[in-house]
Amino acid sequence: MTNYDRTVSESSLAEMLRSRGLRLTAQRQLVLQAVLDLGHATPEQVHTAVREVAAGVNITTIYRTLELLERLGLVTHTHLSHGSPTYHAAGEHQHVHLVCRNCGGIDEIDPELIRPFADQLLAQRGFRVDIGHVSLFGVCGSCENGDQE
Amino acid sequence: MTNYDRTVSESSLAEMLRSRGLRLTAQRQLVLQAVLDLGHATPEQVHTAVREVAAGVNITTIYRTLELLERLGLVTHTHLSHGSPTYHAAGEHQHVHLVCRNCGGIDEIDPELIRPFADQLLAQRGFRVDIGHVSLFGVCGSCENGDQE
DNA sequence: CTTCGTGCAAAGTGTTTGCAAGATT
DNA sequence: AATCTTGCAAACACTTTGCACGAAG
Repeated sequence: MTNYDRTVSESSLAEMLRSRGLRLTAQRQLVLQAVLDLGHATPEQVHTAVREVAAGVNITTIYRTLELLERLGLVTHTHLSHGSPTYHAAGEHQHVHLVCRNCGGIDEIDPELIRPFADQLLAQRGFRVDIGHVSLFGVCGSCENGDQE
Repeated sequence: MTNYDRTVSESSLAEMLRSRGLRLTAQRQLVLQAVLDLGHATPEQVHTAVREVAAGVNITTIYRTLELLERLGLVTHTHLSHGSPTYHAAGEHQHVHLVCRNCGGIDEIDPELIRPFADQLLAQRGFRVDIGHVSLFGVCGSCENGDQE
């Protein structure tokens, strides 16, 4: 999320691609950077962001690249409410998403908060929760107090 | 989930429709019953189930009816992984979904298990989790132990 | 008989695929 | 030069909309 992280991920990209005989292209760098910059973004939002820098990039490339970046372990996606999935940088800063059904806002919380519950699930049901993929729906604080937008 | 519940919901349907000047139709009864029977189902699965009884029902009607039943508070939907949402009966037996990323299986747990965590979120972040809408992704017990399918 | 609901067809989203032209190594 | 990537267009899957006919109250 900081410049430092971005540099780390950008260089990982070059290495990960090379080590698999894949190629480093401007599009791939731009898509990764867009995901890092946006924090949470749908393929379409990534597309828009990338286009601001390189107008000709096709949405197809966005989809293919997001899929690739996910295989490389650089990004992950979650399914927030309806419609398109949203992508975000993977690894370091895992987080649980809090999605407000009213205003559509997305908040994040430290995954450690859900750890006790996750551990309980593992112990009781043998189910290992993927904490980086959790999205909880509900109503955020602002909307809860008549700040209805 | 039992016959008793079904009866309750079926009669609720008639009342809720009447009280709003809407009409009770065979399609609406069939869709509701399918959701109750199936437990978790995508619009397409509901369609298939309904067709077994009434062949001519159109998928459009399934969509419209599911939306209606949701407005009436009789069913809810969740977004499990990618693709179509899945619907299930609302109210009484709320539950949290455990979705296995490996085998695709859906398990349910008592929402009380997540209550402490939900309460914590409300206290700390003012976010009120909609427990009936929670889906957690991960790996289920069977898949966790080499029962890889 | 009035108003609501359904089926059908068509239009909309969002996503994937096939293929030739273009870029990277 | 070899092969991976991209853009484009078309195909897809899922969902929504418009409208006339049919059904419920």
